[in-house]
Amino acid sequence: MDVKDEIRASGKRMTRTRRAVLSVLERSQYPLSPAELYAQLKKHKVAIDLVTVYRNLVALKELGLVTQLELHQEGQVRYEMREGRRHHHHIRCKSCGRIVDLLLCPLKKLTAVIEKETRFVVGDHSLEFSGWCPRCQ
Amino acid sequence: MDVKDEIRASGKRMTRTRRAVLSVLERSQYPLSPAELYAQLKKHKVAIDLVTVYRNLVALKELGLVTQLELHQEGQVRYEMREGRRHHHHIRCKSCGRIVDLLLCPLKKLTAVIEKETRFVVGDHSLEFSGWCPRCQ
DNA sequence: ATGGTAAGTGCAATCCACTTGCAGTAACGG
DNA sequence: CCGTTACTGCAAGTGGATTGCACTTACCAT
Repeated sequence: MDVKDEIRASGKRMTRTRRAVLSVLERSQYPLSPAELYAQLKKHKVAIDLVTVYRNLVALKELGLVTQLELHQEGQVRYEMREGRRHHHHIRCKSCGRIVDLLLCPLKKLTAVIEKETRFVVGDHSLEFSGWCPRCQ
Repeated sequence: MDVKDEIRASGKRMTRTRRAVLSVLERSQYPLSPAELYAQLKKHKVAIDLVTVYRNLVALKELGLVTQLELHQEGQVRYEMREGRRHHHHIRCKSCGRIVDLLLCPLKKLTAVIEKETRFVVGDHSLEFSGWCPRCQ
């Protein structure tokens, strides 16, 4: 089942703008904010409204095709394709803003400890590092 | 050196409103958003403007007396007293919004691994869990 | 192939957390 | 008690994100 079928299966439609949004996200090496995505689309001469970018991102998130992240001190949200990639976290440079994937997640075991300690049922977690990238050190 | 001296030492002043803000933060069992803090102050009949709450929080953060946190999906910032408390993280209930401290931080060791993997110099990290609290399960 | 219907779109307006400008107030060292 | 300057309140402004609404378009049933 490809992306189009997946979208269709949920009652949503594969439109010109949705295709464009997906295409930019697929090409990006790092998670994009709605504004950055919008800028990319402009650059590729795609006629689209910023509101439509927002609404498509919400729809794709609902479908589970993209993941939303909120990095600290950014005051904006970012999205990346989910697409078979495994669960991961990010590190962000405090100087240039560069965002890099971390491939590890050490928190599986910790969840059990936390559930015992707090009596919460743990759903999600978010983990994020910040620091200085090689170029900015 | 008490709080007042600490404030004074940095060239700042201990004002009526600042005292009130500190007092509410000290009494709170969980980190407060500016709006919540403002509401508490109103309840205690403290005449203060929301802008002044914001500005005091910034000042207290600069002084290192309070810590700012951004929990996910909240769209607002929270503050808690720093006051000798050791580094910790939080878990938030997806249903009622309750926020509880986690006393552990498993990330000391991980930092070295990440620095090696990414060549970043790691500064801060943020870790947050969400789930369902005992009452909401 | 085509027409109906409901999802999607663009534009304008709005929301909401937070910030800034500015004139007046008050903390506090001298 | 005075002068400096941090602080405050009020109003207005920012910026990211959302909403209302009329128009458009994808796509399935016929």
